[in-house]
Amino acid sequence: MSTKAEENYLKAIFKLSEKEQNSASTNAIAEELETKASSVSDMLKKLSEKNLIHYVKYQGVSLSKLGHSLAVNIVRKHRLWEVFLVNHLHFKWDEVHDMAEQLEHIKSTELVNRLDAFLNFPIYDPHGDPIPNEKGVFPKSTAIPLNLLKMNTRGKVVAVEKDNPNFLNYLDKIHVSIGTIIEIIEINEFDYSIDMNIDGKETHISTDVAKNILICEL
Amino acid sequence: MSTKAEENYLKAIFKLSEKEQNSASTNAIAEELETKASSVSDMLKKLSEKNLIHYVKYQGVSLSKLGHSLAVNIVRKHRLWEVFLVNHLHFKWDEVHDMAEQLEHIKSTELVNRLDAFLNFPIYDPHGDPIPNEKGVFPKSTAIPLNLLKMNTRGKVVAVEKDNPNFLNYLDKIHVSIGTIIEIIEINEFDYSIDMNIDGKETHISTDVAKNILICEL
DNA sequence: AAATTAATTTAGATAAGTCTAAATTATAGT
DNA sequence: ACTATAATTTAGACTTATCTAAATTAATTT
Repeated sequence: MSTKAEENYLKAIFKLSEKEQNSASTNAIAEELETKASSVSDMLKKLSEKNLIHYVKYQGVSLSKLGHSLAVNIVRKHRLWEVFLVNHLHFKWDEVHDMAEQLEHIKSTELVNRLDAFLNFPIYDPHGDPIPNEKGVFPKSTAIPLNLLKMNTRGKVVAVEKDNPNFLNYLDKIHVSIGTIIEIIEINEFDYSIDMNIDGKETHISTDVAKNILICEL
Repeated sequence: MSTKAEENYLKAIFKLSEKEQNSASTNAIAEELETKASSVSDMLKKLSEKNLIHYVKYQGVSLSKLGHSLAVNIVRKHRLWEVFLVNHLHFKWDEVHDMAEQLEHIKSTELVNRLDAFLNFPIYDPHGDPIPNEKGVFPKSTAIPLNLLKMNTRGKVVAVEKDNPNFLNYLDKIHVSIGTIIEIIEINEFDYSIDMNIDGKETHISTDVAKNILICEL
């Protein structure tokens, strides 16, 4: 049985492994979990003894097959609970993170699978992040960041890559949500900021914001 | 903020205080929580320092106003989640206890209240136990144990007082569930066992079983 | 009321997870 | 290749919650 702390480490390593070259550094994990590097070292030793990670001192870590499947399962639970909170309890997408962080640690395979069925087997959570199925397989997605879309093309928002409340509020303000259709009018060469058409209204955003909005080209 | 362990102690003290003379003994708490009396002593000291209980060494404990309201809130969460699990995820009433034990510790007032609304403000859980409202008030109930019902009277099952899976399975077998109408045919004087009519079928049960079935007389 | 038994508490130990400060190893700059 | 810096690990301490064994207090019996 894995503890809450172990699960949070696995989740952090999973998240960091996606971005980096499939391995995570001690410091990066410490920052992700808002803890100290020394605590991370201790835990890495423990996870390694449990065969959940591949760990060689002084050289980052990667998830073992077992660790990976546990991490994917936590992600699955987190995202399914988020769907429940938003679709059935009517929370806003920027309010659900803390609750989902708690709910993801509830232990019961049957519960997760029944929740999945109750929600009609969703493949994206309210932030547009993909939800792995019971076997841990993520849905295929062809989404790209908004800043890579070319001029005069249209796309549909399928996900956002930050769940920071300020960011989500900003998106609400400019009427961007999952499903919104965006048309690129112009990409400004000097700062790569973007003029675009949202619901017939011309809107201007920075590249930094655009990078965090995932689009399926139409 | 209360920890999971503290919450479990408060819940145990609450449960025992209902039965006994509004206070619980160290040993009783230890048995309820399947732990050792010495551990209980330690925790009582801690809960007392936090003003959650009234505690005088060697003389049982009772909940303070604050402790009581926390305990009631845990009970509320436990029972609401049970309703969700049975009514929406289609678990059987004897399968939900362990999951509810975990879910009851999720911290978010808003979540509980929205869950309550989502479930249509139920006042009994799947075992027929009353669910306190947001203010901690329990619904009034005039239920009595089945063994106190007189001969030739009828009653409706509103609750059962054990959530032991074996017991619940037995009830399923004799077709007793919440809402079942029972008619007492005869009370056998030598062992106080009961002959009764359930759905037109004559059934015989022991007093020990009858004690754990709560009835509203009709 | 004294003695035995039962209940409760204290003392000291243990395990998980964290921390600070010090030591070690790796990396980068010259 | 050597040194300075950055990253990582170790050592030792702390907290929470638990345990066993011993000590203390309360309750019961005679």
